[in-house]
Amino acid sequence: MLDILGRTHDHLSANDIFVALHPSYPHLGLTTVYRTLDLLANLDLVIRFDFGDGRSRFELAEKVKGDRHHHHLICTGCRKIIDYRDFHDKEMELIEATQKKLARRYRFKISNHLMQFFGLCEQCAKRK
Amino acid sequence: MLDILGRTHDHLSANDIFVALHPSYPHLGLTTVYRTLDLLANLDLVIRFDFGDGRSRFELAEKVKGDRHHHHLICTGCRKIIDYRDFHDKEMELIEATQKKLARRYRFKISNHLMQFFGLCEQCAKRK
DNA sequence: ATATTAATGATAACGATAATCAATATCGAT
DNA sequence: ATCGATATTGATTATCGTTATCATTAATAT
Ligand SMILES: [Mn+2]
Ligand SMILES: [Mn+2]
Ligand SMILES: [Zn+2]
Ligand SMILES: [Zn+2]
Repeated sequence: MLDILGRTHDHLSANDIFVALHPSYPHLGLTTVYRTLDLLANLDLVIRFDFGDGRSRFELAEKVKGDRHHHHLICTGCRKIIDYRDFHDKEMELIEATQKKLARRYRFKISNHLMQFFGLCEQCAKRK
Repeated sequence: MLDILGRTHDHLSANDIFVALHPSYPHLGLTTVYRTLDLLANLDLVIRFDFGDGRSRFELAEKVKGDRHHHHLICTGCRKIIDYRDFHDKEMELIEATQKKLARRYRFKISNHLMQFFGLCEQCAKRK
């Protein structure tokens, strides 16, 4: 499962993973996929995302993948998702500053953040 | 419906709204609540949020409410949600700069963004 | 007033996820 | 290796938010 998630750049659903695993593990049940995904998410080895299409999407955690942090750009027309890593220089440090400030002000122990931009990709914008 | 959403600071689910409306509109159906919510969301009069509890949550759009823009701080322990408006000075301008940059680079027509921080509130952090 | 069209809501269907539980695998001690 | 205890698995069922259907009712136009 970590392997599957490690090889792709896609954002797979539980069922996607089930299907991807099926050839190699024909007896694996969907229940176990859900269970394991929960487990891995609690261990912060995978991240669960919601992009608004009614199912959870999973990504291997950046530290596991050895990947740089990224945020998401989501087309509300065709549901295409773009990972972007080329942050504005100040983006990361600002997020950290904000995080620190919020932690202090609201006495929150912040573990992660989510930042996504919604809009229309070029094709969807044209088509409209 | 806009009225209900305008009076509260909570993040109501479709059913919450249905229940809130029931005394005044006893014959109103849940279907119509869903339908109208969809409608209002498409008109950008209300915003649909997902805080990870399996149901959509709604807020009156800031421009309708005459409210300042805010982001969310979410306790993953007790699901408490804090609206925060006291941004780091540069937070908003950074988001706008990022938005502009992304729009250009990926030819996206960005309509809105979502930024949330997840963590544990003071009580939940203690209890753990 | 009457015909046409749009809005409503009760009900059923859907789909993702969670709960159940019997079957199977794993482990520890002998 | 053998036996019993414990943990893991997956087929099946249940749950629950949301959506689709469709007959009924309300608006609107002629
Ligand atoms: Mn991604
Ligand atoms: Mn809010
Ligand atoms: Zn698109
Ligand atoms: Zn809490």
